[in-house]
Amino acid sequence: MSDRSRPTLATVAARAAVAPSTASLVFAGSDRVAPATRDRVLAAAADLGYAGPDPVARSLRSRRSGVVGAVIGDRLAHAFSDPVSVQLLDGVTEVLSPLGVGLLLLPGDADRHGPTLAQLAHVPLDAVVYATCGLEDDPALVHLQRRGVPVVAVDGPCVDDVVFVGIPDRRGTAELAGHLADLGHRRVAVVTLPLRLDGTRGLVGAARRAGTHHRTVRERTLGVEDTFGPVPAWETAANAVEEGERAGRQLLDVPAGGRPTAVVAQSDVLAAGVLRAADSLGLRVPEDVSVAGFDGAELPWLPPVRLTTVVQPTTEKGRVVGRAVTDLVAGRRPDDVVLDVHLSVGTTTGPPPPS
Amino acid sequence: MSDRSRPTLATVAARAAVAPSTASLVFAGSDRVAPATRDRVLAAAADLGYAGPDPVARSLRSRRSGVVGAVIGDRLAHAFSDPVSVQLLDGVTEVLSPLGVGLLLLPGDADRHGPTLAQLAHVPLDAVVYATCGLEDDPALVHLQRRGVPVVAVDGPCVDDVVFVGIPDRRGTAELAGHLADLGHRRVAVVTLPLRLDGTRGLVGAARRAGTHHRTVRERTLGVEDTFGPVPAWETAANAVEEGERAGRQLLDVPAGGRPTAVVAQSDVLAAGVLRAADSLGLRVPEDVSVAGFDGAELPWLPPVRLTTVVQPTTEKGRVVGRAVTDLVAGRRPDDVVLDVHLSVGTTTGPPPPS
DNA sequence: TTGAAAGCGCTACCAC
DNA sequence: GTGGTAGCGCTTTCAA
Repeated sequence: MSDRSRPTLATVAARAAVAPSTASLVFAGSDRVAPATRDRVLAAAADLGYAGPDPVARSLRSRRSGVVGAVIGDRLAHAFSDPVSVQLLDGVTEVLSPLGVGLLLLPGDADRHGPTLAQLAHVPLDAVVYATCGLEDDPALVHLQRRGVPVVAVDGPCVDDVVFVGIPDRRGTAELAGHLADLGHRRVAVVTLPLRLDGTRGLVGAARRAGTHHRTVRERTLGVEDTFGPVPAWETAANAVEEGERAGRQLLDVPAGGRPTAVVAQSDVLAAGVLRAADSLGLRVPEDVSVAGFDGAELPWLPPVRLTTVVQPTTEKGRVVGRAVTDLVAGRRPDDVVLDVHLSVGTTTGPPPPS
Repeated sequence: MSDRSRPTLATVAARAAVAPSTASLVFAGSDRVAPATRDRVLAAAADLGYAGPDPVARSLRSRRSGVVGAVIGDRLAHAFSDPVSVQLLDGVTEVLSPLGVGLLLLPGDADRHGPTLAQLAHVPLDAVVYATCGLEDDPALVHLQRRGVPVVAVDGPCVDDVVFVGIPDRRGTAELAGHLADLGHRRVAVVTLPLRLDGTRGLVGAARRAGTHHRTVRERTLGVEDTFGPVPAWETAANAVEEGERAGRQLLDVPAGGRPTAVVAQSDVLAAGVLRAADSLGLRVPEDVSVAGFDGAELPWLPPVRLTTVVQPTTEKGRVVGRAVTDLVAGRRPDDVVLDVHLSVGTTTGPPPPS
């Protein structure tokens, strides 16, 4: 196969006997080109096997690369075991793909949570979405702002010049807490998402709590405390079923007198783990203990149980993010958006056991 | 904030009183620059808030964008509900991220399976990975080859000038079939992955079978038939738990005499669905029916059951793909790779029930 | 409706 | 070690 250098717009233009600028108009889909000329150019392109203008060269002029970064604060295998992250990105791509804009994954790794500068610096980016894990002191964020790359943050971090898209975490959790209180619960425990990404697990003390990196965790804890006052919070090292199970076992494997009558997990995935823990300890849900989650994730392997949870419109959130990105790239500055949530009562919460 | 146009290399060079080429060397990390000069340039950059060379401009010269596309033959929410896809990409990013190369998601949508040309044409790509769903007649593939973008295909499609990374699907399944035969099974049914992405479900007839798009499905079916001869195959519309459950119910909800004594699902996710179906029909596994899968996916919600399955090194496969991409981008042409698989006997297979 | 020319910001090459 | 210079392939005025 002859590996001659690929044809360029200039080659095509020459062959069609038009100026490069005219050929450019043809590929831009301009309607101010005579149909005959257009066909001639297209024919020349076909002859030469020209696949259209080089995206890189085009980007250099147009100042737009068609690439939007998605910061994933962990290894993919971790982050995407959470259906919520996936649904979010699904919503984002649903909006951006038809516009010819692609999502570039910027995962962290086991140690560094968030992309390294090496990952960011060499890649063309029209905008960046902090999809999970918005840290408020991320060095990558500084780099992006300096480069003038607009940023959308999902559920945080809340920083100047970053568009925020989120939900009323606190109000949602408060609603859930109210439901539990109405049922008669008084002894409630919380299983939290990671307060910061350092692999810590266990009961959250005041010092640890003060160092909470994630807005989401903070708000979802406060929502419970708005009703119940200070409650024990057990931190997990990751948003994963195993972690929830581990936490659940710690909280539930105690004599009935000291055991919480309800466990509020800060995600459905964690709640699924707590359900497993209850099961393995021989505790019935909700007769012996109530369990609730957050997200309204579709976990196809969870039925026949229906988890009581706070439903957030995750895919729609992704679409909103997609639209915000579109605006940003077009030079508009979109408003922050706070979407709504609602309580969904399932089969995993009920009155506390008689004491 | 003064929104003056951002500084360029030229600006920085001027301020440091060096030539642009010298400044360029500094940012390239060259060691043939006098330390003093280097510091001067860096200082100038810091003063001006220069975030480093523009990736797009750099790409135009270096003919490298740092972006590798990942073709996902479905919506993200679908494709990534399969942990195998995620693990694969995880392996890919593990290799590429440290090199400053990012993965760009190129999902399809409900109708079009695979990215549209609009998605491909505007985005800079150093290479593309067909991560799932390699169709052999994909128009996008033609576009890429014309553009000179090298392609790596995972488990297919097998096409000229495309590097193939896969596993011995047929041999792996044959080994599994052998295990079942040894246990005494004679009546076996297969639950297949989609033969093509058109939403079809049900028993696979000869015509349908002839139109199989996916190498994987073909091979994994043949592997079973190598031992058992023609067996009933039930096609699912997607690789999802619900689909497996649906298929399982169809195959198992018959009188014991006509019921298969073993069901081989072509993925662990499907097998999990079959297990659910058996459970809901009151069938014990493996006493009443044996169930096996494929992949060796870690499904954290599956225990305490351990699925009998064919384990493939998914993350390693991703790493191999990452290395192949690295080679390709560097102008080398890597060899095709076929990784190994092995049978893992769990608790879901046993002797058939006495007839 | 088409063409000419000027860069986008950078790096590769060659000279010093 | 450093500087000059010529493009990478395209789009975008502006003029014809």
